[in-house]
Amino acid sequence: MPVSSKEIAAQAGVSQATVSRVINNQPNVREETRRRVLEVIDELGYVPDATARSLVTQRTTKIGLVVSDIVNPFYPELVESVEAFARDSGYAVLLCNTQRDPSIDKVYARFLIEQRVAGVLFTSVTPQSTAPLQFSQASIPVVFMNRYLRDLPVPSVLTDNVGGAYMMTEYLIGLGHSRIAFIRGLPDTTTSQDREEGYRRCLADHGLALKQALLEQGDYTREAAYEATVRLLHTTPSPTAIFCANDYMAFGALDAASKLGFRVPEDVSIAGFDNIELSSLQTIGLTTVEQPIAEMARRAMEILLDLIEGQTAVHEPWVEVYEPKLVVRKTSGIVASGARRKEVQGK
Amino acid sequence: MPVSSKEIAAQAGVSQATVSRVINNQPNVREETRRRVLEVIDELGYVPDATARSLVTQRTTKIGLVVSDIVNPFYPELVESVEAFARDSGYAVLLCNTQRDPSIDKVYARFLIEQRVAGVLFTSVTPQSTAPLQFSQASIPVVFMNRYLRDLPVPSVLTDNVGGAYMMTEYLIGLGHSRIAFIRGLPDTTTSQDREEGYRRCLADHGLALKQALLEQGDYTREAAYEATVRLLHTTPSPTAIFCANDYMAFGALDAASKLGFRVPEDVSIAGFDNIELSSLQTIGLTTVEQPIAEMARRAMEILLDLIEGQTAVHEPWVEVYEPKLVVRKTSGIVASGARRKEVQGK
DNA sequence: TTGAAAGCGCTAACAA
DNA sequence: TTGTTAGCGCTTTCAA
Repeated sequence: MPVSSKEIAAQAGVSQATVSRVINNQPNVREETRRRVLEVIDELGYVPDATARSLVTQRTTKIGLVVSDIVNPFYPELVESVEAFARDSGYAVLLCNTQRDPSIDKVYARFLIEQRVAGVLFTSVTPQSTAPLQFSQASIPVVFMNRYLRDLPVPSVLTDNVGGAYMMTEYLIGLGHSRIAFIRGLPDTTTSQDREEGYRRCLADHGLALKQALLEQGDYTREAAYEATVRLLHTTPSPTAIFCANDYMAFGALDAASKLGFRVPEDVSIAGFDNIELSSLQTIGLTTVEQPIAEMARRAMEILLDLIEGQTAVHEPWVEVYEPKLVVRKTSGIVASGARRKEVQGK
Repeated sequence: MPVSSKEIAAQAGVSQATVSRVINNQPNVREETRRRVLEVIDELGYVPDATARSLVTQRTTKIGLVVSDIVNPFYPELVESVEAFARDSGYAVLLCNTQRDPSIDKVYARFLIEQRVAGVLFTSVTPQSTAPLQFSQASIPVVFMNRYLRDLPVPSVLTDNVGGAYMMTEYLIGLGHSRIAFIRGLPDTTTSQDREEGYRRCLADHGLALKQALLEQGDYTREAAYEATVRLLHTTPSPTAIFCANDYMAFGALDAASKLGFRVPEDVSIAGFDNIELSSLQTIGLTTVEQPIAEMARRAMEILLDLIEGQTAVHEPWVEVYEPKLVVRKTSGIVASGARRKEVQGK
């Protein structure tokens, strides 16, 4: 049972109000009194109860951070940045990992509202999610980052996903690829949709037909991309390049290519999106589209704190877009002139 | 401003106590009354305030999870497991990422105590940390996992780090290696110390001298291991095998070897510890020592919840040790008979 | 500069 | 089965 401010007051021979003034660094406390109170606080190891404080002030110093899959290395980078900013601003982070399951999403929304969090940062919102609505009903500020909801006026921090994917596709076409596959992320996510859009638009602009057989469904996980890549590399003619909607899936694609005996990039080029830290490993060397993850996370938190502290009632513009950047490494190359190894082996 | 139970009571024509009974699913409420109350709750979108509840019940449903570096892929795996278990048990997780900085540790300890968390799971405790003491003063249950503090009677969930490192070292010796380097993790961490101990003991048991030049200091990060590996590979004679205190550092070692033109495993074998998920990638294929991360995390949470819910006053035994397992992949091999490439190039 | 008193939203006796 | 009452630990008027 921890000591309370009442006991501190008694010990120091002052009122609770004075103790409160001292711990909140308010003026109008005699220096001698302040000293005595601090002494007793130190002696008894008193730590104020945030719970009780919140009840009266009607504000908390917790924010919710909702991510869809903490094991996908994209998220830890983002979490680190959010966390550091939150900590520096005096907020703690309640981490909510939905594991890509909308029902868990609902559980967490309820939980965060019960906790009366000061605000929520959604990094992986889906249209099925009712959470953003629940928060706005509870008048808890919400910011989206990474993904967003079309037509929902929630401040969002994004990358130009269409542009980034276009850039990558154009680069691959420039290398001579014409059979470029695309592995989607979770359907219904704007990141997947927008990146696919960039891919499609670029193919069209270059007079290349979109082949349904080269469009595979993934879910942002390595495993799904592994399976999708196996399917793709078994089609005839198989793609000479595979563009994955995120880096983590590209890792799975690399794995599959390697398992099936395809050399990268000689037999097949593989590209991702995000430029997570591990993509730069020499042994991986993934060609990808970079988004400034840490910077975007920081900015999203900044907006959220503005909203919380009432600097801004309505944040205009709703959407802040960061520019993606093409990062070429060793998983991409020109189309080989000869037949692919697989075909050579097969016949 | 959210609605309160008082308003629900007024609307439903009952007392606040009855509303409380309904939301806590207590018996002794007439079915008809319960229905009416639930109706009003639904209508007004009432969500109880956990802050107020905690104040009177004197217990919260938040636990603190302290990790040292969320970007190290070891931690997300652990976090996922802890989180899932916590959620299923009705607890939310306050994530505290100390970024390997003891001063941040202190900030978080204070914060978690203010929040009156129900318990704390430390995954990366260091002897400098005063946090565990602070929590025990505040009578908040604490469990260690991964690392522990010697002679501090705190329940700890660990791998047999000495044994695991011994196993790996013996395996490398069996391949014919005699110049085996070891890259330490952060000094003062039991994981680093115990793994080094296993390495030393095995060398001694096999009559191999410990060479100081082959002992490098790391800090569990890729970057530090990269630098350490560069130094190691520049010594003469350079090691034929490098054993890193964790997988994440092994990634850095692989990078350095590759940059310096050393082939793995022909010129130098590289091994890690943890068997994080990414180590199994075909392009990495790291030889390592596996610890059952998710299982250990689950167990640690289980112990913590036992402690919180008072099932167990004192948890005996203090330490639960899991068995590590040798995982051989492609970064390790027999010592090449000829000179290493580097030497060939050099002369 | 300080203290007394009220009250944040809830739960838990106890009484009815 | 339900309501009344007190109080969790703090902050915040208001008065002294």
